[in-house]
Amino acid sequence: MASSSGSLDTSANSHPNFTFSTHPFMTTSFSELLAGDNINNNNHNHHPGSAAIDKPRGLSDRIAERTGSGVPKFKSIPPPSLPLSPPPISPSSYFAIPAGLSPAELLDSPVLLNASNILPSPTTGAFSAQAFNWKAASSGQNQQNIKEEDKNNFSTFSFQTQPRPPLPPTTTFLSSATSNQTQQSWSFQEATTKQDSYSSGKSMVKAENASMQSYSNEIASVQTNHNSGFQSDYSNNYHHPQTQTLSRRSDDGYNWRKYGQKQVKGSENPRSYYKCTYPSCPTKKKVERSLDGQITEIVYKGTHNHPKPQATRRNSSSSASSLSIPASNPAEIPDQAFASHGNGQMDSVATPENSSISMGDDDFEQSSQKTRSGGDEFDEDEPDAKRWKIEGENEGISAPGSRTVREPRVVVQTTSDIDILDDGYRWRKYGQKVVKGNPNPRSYYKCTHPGCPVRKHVERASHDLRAVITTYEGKHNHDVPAARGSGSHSVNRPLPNNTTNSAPTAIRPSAITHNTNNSINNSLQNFRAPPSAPEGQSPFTLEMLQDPGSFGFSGFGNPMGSYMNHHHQQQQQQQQQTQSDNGFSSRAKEEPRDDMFLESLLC
DNA sequence: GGCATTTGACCTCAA
DNA sequence: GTTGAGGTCAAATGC
Repeated sequence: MASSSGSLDTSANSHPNFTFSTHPFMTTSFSELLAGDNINNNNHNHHPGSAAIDKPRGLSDRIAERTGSGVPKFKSIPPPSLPLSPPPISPSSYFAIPAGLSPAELLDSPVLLNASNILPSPTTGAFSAQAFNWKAASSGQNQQNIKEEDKNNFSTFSFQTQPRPPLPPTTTFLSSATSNQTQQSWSFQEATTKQDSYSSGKSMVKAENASMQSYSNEIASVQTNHNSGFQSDYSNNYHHPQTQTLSRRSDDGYNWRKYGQKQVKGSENPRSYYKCTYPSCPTKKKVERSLDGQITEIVYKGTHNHPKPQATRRNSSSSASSLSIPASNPAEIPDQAFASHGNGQMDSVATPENSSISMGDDDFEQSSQKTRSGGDEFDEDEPDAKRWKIEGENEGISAPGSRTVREPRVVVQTTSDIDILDDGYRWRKYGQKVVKGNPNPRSYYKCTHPGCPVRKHVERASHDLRAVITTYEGKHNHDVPAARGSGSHSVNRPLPNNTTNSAPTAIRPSAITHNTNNSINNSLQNFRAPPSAPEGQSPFTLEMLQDPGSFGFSGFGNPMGSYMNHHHQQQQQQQQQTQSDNGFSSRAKEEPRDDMFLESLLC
């Protein structure tokens, strides 16, 4: 049962925030993509029966064929605008796109063959590895810096296999955003059946499927929620009847046992309760699913007191390695990308929760582990601070009967060393406070849109300065504003209300834990879609470009954009310069003043 | 037979 | 003290 014989999930786990979502829009399955690209690239496993095997065509061709459009649509999840630090090093360093070529074309181009390989096989998770390698190779002297940076950028990857009916395999790349929307990860949700068949070469054991599906479902669901209207038009075009239940092996690499289910008042979605099956491990989680099986909320409580169980799903991991994770540079691989959960264990199994939810879970738990018990309540400026409590964060395992704050509902997302993800909205910092248990100040932001009640607060995890926990509250009552210096960011922005707490399918405020090397403020300021990325030219949306969490793929859409937000050191040293160099708007420059002022008042 | 899930009942706690 | 909701238990059930 929980045996995961290795497959997709593994890979999924390997890349925490890299997600794949299947979408009718892109009807090319990832497997097919791999097949085709791999063929070009020569040695990657193809499913024997894969038609793609006979189609060594380019990605765009295939997509075009299936979609009628010539370009892959990378859609990022909304509001992503949490700032991702601009790459200190021109993205082009890693990903140079010859003039006249669109990223899409590059996908088919031999130039990108590696990139194609990098496309993480949902089953292998080789993606990041490759990318890392790739990156590492780019600059030896920067490796160290990059290393940190990789963590930030790559860890945001996660694979999301979404349970779907046996539909024709479809693939969608989603650059999910973060934020209320929380997720800034690329999503690639592929039909599970397809994945299964590819990953194992034969149909998987039902239990396994269930496991995988549930796993993906979790992530996908959460992500879906976050992206709600946004992502929905891609990945939710068809519903996936919930036929799977969360299996023992979850996305996060831990084993869970369901011990209860309850219909929560005020919600039509049943809530399931899970316990970590590891002996004496107090960790629990509750998962709320919508009627259609989509996970709408996952809340973790407690901290695992053990390393992740040896993943049987490592299959994929092995596959990943076959996709050439530079053995020589294991250090270059963001440990978080491989779900190193604080225990130093390089685990290729990422948590789904990590993904946007997955790695997060571990990190999150670790954060909680740090015991931010008690803590000053930020009452004046943050009357709702209590409501923002992240379940499990402060309370650890609550005693039976204990209650957890339900509103706003929080989903923890951990991305790796990236800066705070920019959700696309504009925020004004109105406060900052050091809460007990965490020496790192928690920044409080309000959406600057008139009348918009949305707030968020961000703080670095006490256990890891690179980890940032962002919690959103409220629902934007407006669309995502166009990025400054950019004319039409909102085009692909999430529809308003994605952060809604009330709507059943609405995106809920979420806490995002990302790793960042930069200060929170910097994070918020850094990531901006490069003005130079013309929407019309690129098949990639600006969101994608803005998606700080979108590790490598974002680079596809944005030659000079956020492909990799590297050089974190340089960034620290030359942040302003960097922003300028990358064409990022200087919105950041405006907010600091507020910050200074407010901070002076609050601190 | 073992393990996981389901589900009704019970417990705990806050309003 | 009562009530209601969330959380947990544990027997029943299924795989």
